[in-house]
Amino acid sequence: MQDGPLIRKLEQFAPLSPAARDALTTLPTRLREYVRGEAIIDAGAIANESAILMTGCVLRYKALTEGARQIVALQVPGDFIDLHSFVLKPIDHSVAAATTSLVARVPHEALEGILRDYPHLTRNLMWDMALDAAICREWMVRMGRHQAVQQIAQFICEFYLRMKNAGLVRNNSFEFHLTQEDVGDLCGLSSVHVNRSLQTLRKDGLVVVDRKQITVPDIAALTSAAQFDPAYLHLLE
Amino acid sequence: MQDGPLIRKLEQFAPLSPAARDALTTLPTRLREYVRGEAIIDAGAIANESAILMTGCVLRYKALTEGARQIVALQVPGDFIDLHSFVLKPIDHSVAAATTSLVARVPHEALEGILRDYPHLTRNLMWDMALDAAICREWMVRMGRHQAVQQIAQFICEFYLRMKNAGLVRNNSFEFHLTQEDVGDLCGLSSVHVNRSLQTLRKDGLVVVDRKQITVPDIAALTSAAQFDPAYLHLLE
DNA sequence: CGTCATATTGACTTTAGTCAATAGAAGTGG
DNA sequence: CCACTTCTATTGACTAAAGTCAATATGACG
Repeated sequence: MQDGPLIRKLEQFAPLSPAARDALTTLPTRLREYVRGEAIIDAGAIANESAILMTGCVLRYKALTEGARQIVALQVPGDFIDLHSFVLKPIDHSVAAATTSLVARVPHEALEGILRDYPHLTRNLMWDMALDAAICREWMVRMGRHQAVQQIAQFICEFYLRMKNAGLVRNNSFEFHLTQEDVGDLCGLSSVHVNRSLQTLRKDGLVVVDRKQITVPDIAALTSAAQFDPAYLHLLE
Repeated sequence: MQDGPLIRKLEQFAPLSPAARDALTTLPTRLREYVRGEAIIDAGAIANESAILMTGCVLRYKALTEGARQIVALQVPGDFIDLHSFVLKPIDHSVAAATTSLVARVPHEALEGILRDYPHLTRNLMWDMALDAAICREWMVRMGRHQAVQQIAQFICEFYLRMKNAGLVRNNSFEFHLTQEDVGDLCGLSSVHVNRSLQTLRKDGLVVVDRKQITVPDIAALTSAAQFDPAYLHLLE
């Protein structure tokens, strides 16, 4: 597999031995591309492979009966999308592409092999799971204890840093294909309120939105306005 | 270690081999008791052991600068409190006792030994981490897309089932040492609003609160009123 | 009995949601 | 390239949910 992004991400926890790196590179994978809105994983399914996002952006969400939904995670290239589906069956949420996305799938048997042969690499995988959970916890704080403007500012800070970490920020700008409805489902807000809160951030010059592109002219200023602390992302430097 | 509750919990994923069970039973542990309010783990610490809750109830939370806090998890006996601290350093949240609690600590070196010698037991541990994350995701849905009364009803359903699973429900009743302030920090609500929402549930006869005890006369009725689906808890039967 | 924490209540404010209309953009087929 | 459809963004007017503040009650406990 051409899994550069994954290896790079896992090495944020600890460097991989050449053997472990080789094991990852030679993992059997199945590649597939999805367009915006396409379902990648359906809640309730019993997976026998786990997916890694190579390019694009995907949303993990839970749909409610009344048509509402709550987005519970967002992945950028290099992220495992559902490493947890290795042990959690059936899977508790759905996954859909937020934009054209390339997904690589690894059979669970191959992961079992890693557990057996590379205990140290196992720790890297556990770290990926733990990081996913840490982000989830931070989202809970964001939704439970922050108001709309600050919440959205924090989300943009997080996305900015994660995209930057994935090498996808140029001139303080990154691609942003989420609708205001999506952002609402992500923050537990209505799209109308997202619209008004975003206007506040734009008026203050903290965020510039143009087409499917967000520019953060001064990330330090946005971080400060959002009272955002990126420690939970466990990024290097 | 007297780790009956942990073994029972891990076997909800898959039965353990006698050898694996033995490995767990002979894990070196350090036992300690905490009283309500006492700090068990401080955010930012670099742990070299992970804690298991033997008896009692503990809260995991993130403190905000202005004195507010968001509870991000609650553990019942048999739960790992911070298995993720094995790989996530420093730890991103604090832990405190909600009531008198007995905690067993396992050195991370011992966990490394399990990874090396019992790949299958490793999967049980990953399952525990994945379940923790699944609960976290459901909490996000609860906080983001449900109103106060329903939110609190859902939380009580979850707590009821988890306590029951731990063998701590008798006559539809279980010990509940959280204050309304705690419940507010758990649901992203003010304590005043929790108070009023709880009154609604009591008025409807769905929940009876007496001293530090909650009784759910009809769990089916509460489940239905809360539109609660316990699938994410992955409980047996 | 007094103290402290917790629960409860009322009055009022703020934040966010809802509904419905309009405006803008993007995409499609001819 | 244009007409047309559709999705998304924006706005205004109004409603509802939840927060805040402050007072009072209740209960646990030394």
